Amino acid sequence: MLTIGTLAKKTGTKVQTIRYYEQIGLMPEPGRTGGGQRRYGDAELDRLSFVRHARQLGFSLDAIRELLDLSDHPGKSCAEADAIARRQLKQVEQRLARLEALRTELKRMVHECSGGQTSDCRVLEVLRDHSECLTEHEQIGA
Amino acid sequence: MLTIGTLAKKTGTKVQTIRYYEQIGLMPEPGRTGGGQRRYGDAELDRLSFVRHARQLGFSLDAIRELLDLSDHPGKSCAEADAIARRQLKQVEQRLARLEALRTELKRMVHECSGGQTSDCRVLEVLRDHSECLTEHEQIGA
DNA sequence: TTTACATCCTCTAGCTACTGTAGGTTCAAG
DNA sequence: CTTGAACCTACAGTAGCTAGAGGATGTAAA
Repeated sequence: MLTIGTLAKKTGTKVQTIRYYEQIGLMPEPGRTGGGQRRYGDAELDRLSFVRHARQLGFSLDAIRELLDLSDHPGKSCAEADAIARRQLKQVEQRLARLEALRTELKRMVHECSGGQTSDCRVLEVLRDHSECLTEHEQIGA
Repeated sequence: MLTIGTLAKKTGTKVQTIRYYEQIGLMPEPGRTGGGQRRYGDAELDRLSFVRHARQLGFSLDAIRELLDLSDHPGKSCAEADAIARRQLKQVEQRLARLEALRTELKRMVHECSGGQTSDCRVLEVLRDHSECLTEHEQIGA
């Protein structure tokens, strides 16, 4: 039986985050000691590991909820899980494209800074000037 | 003189976002009509364009605040603006590296899915198995 | 057994950067 | 003068946590 702190360490999660996952129903309510402290078993460790791994891969908590649901029902079609992963891949690729464009522009800004006064600073100038923008009025995808 | 709606359109910003920027002190309080509606001039248009452009480049509002401050004081050294841009570039490059690793793993997941039942779904399996993880317990950088 | 102290508990608020809604007012065109 | 789009304030909500207050519990050493 693991305390919440041990579970946190084993999965690289903060204690508060585990309680938060419980609160939003992503983790089940665990058993408690007489004094009311949470105690976890291997099933919870596995589930939390799954969640954290998926988070590292950029899946949203909603997507993870779907994936956990699929994984809880082994008879269901694999196609759904595949679709979720594909959606995720697509998003990742879109972000990559954006970030690459940003890198190019930032590099240009940095390399053209000559180190004088801000009045002739290229960094500020570039930000003031929209004409070389990637795409006008595009949303930032963080 | 521009209404807030016109300013919004010209800069690709939502009206509420402009009011929000005013609230947090990123945009100045503009003049008002007798009836209390905001009216903007070219200075505000420039400032908001600057802010939006910087946001598109991934600068945080705090970083933008610093940049605006530098740009308001043309005597200051350009080095600070350059440092902010360099910090930003570094972050972008870190995110790129992470996302590329994610793309690799997601591609592997997706391509190995054979379309059977979830019980032998590679997507779920990969998420269950941490052994091939990029780096253990790494934070996700959104 | 007592005491120390790390860890646990709940609850609430805060973070970033917005976005949306409700309920009401103002402005410009026809 | 009327219509209706656009404006106003104020507040709540989003994701995904994170931090803090103030107090209870668990464990190990003295």
